[in-house]
Amino acid sequence: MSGTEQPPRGIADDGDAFHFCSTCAFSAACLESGYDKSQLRDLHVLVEHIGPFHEGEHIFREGDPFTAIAAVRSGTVKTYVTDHEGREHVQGFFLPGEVIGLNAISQARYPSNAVALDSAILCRFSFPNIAALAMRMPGLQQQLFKLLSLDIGKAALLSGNFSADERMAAFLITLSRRYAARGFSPNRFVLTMSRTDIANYLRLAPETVSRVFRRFQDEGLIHVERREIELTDRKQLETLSSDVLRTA
Amino acid sequence: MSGTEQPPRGIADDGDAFHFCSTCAFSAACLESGYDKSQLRDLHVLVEHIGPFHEGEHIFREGDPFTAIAAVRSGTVKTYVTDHEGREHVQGFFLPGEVIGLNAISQARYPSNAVALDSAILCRFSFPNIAALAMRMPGLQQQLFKLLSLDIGKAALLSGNFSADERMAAFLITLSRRYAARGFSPNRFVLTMSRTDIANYLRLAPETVSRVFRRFQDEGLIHVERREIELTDRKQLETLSSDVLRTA
DNA sequence: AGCCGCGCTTGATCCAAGTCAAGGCGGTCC
DNA sequence: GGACCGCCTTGACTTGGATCAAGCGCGGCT
Repeated sequence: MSGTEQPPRGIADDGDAFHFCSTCAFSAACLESGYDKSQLRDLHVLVEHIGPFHEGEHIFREGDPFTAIAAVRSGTVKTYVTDHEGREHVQGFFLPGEVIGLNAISQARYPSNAVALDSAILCRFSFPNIAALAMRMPGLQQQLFKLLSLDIGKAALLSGNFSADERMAAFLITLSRRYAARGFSPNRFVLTMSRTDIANYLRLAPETVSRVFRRFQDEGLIHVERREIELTDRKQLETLSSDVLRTA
Repeated sequence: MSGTEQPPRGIADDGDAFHFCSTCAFSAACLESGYDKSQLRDLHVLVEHIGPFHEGEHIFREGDPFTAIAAVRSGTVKTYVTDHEGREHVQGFFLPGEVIGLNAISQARYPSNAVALDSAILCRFSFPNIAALAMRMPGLQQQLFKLLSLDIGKAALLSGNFSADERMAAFLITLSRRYAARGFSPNRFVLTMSRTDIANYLRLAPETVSRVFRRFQDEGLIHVERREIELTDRKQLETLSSDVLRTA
């Protein structure tokens, strides 16, 4: 990770790795596996808190050698690639609790860039170490398989043949669910990404994003003001997105 | 898997699981891990050859409980979902050596349908068993992580914002590379799927697929006749697809 | 052989979303 | 405070690909 400009912070400032890492996707898996003192010591070596990265700062870049996956602890991270005409293709937005870098395993290099959209703190897990640990903790291995499998499904979502309205509704509903899962309000939240980012994620022009927002608002589905959004007709949005989200 | 109408065949008709399973993606991983007699016995329990499925026959259906992943041994498998307007969304085509079912792990159900496009034989791996075995064979665990990670990348490919030409070129080039990797001719092969399947995979109308084929042929990039295709200007196709395939 | 039917091709028209162009609205920095 | 700058919105026009509508041709079946 090229984020090494920022010295790691907060490591071992607490006796319990799980306590100060409550947002990490692995905590539950480790806990339910049952762990002994020696395993706990492994986790201290394993987990490194990095950041804060501030807006626009990169966590890793395309082509960097893959060493670690990372769970977002706070803030938002965007992953993207740029094609040789300079068009940016946004691959995903990652909220607290979500894990980046899983698609780097197969090539041992990060296939995309990861950048902070706001002030972001992450938990970094050395992949060789966590894989080794998974050899001894079935629950952790299972959790890793699940996370990887989940990402396959996520990527498949937006590859379907859907209209701008369907994709936008699906985008809002998944954001809502993901915030809700972390204890935030499902119906009022802040869009931490620009319209252009949303457009590049949904394969739309920024103008189209703007127009869909406006139409959704005129139809009473949402209320947007700058980057604050409220979902005012969740049912309708769910309906619109049902084909896109079939699985979720 | 609902393919249990077909009795498993070919199991244990040979003393060496790797020998009669040479197309399976796991053989190499197992071999390089080094294995002893007891592990070999596990593999006999683990691997089940199923099929042949004939054209149109389903290997599993959406919602079936997830029990196993499967490597295609011969033939072609298509995975797809159907939305509530009856539109079919093709998620992927799987050639010999490729593994289906990986996206089912996270929900413990298959999220899509898998159907044979021609006569197909598969190797079925009980997932609980192979995961358990992976706990003892680091190379196998690594191979599973790689396969999963690879699929994340694959799914991301076609989710980008690309033209019909770019997507078609990318489709042909990846098919070519995958056949080449299995020792088949990279420049002449048979499209085992219908134009409609290709269209549903590339998010195009069947008419558009037909027209792009024609234009590519007129421009000397390919020669198509029914389902036989020859890539006559690989360089040009590679160029067209370079943005789509950036990673591969 | 001759008929049928499906998958494919081809042409004509349409439309959703993209592109181009012109402001507006904050926020920031002098 | 005012001018600049980036992000967003809005409107007018264009376009790539979808849709609609015939035909075509091979393969299977009687």
